[in-house]
Amino acid sequence: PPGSLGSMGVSVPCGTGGNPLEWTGQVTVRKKRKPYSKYQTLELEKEFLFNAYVSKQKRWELARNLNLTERQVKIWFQNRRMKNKKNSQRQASQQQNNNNSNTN
Amino acid sequence: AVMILRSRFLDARRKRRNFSKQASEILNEYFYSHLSNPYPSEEAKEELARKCAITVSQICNWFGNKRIRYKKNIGKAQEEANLYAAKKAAGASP
DNA sequence: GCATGATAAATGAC
DNA sequence: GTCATTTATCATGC
Repeated sequence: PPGSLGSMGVSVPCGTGGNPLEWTGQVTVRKKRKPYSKYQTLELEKEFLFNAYVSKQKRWELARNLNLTERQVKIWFQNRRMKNKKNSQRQASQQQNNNNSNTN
Repeated sequence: AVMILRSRFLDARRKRRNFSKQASEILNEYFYSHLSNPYPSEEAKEELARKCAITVSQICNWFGNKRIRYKKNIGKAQEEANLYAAKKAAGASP
């Protein structure tokens, strides 16, 4: 499903103007971050191995079995894909460094 | 047999190193000289990363941590802000 | 013992 | 959907 990705460009949330220290103001009331249990993370990781994109049906099942909301499951997969991408880029950079140091 | 105890290896938190004194100096100078909008552009991030000899991701981590921790210390001592403000003034008007 | 860098949930822009 | 963030938490340095 991730096929179409043209020129990216995402701006920051709350790009306020030049007012001094306006960025320090709280934008919204946000839910406190709550780390998931070992079991919850493990089950999510197992499903992520099969497919990085979870269907609505599977998302509903995971939410029910892990006592999470569907929104939490959705966001977990989004963050997990970003983590995957970041790790891939890190490995690619390291590979590049190895090649350069060998040829030089 | 998944994520086989990632708490042992493959976690950069395990091998965290403090940045060099020069890098911290560069980052703090930028932060306090852009205090009204401490959100460096992608280009600025890459230049900072080059000058500090660290990755762009580490630049993002540093500014993220710096912003939230600065916000939490507003109203408290915050002598670090005065330090870099004075340094900036000294360089601007000789 | 906190300071600090990196990661894990959660939000918002687009 | 991606992705730059905010925030709490983690793991380490000293």
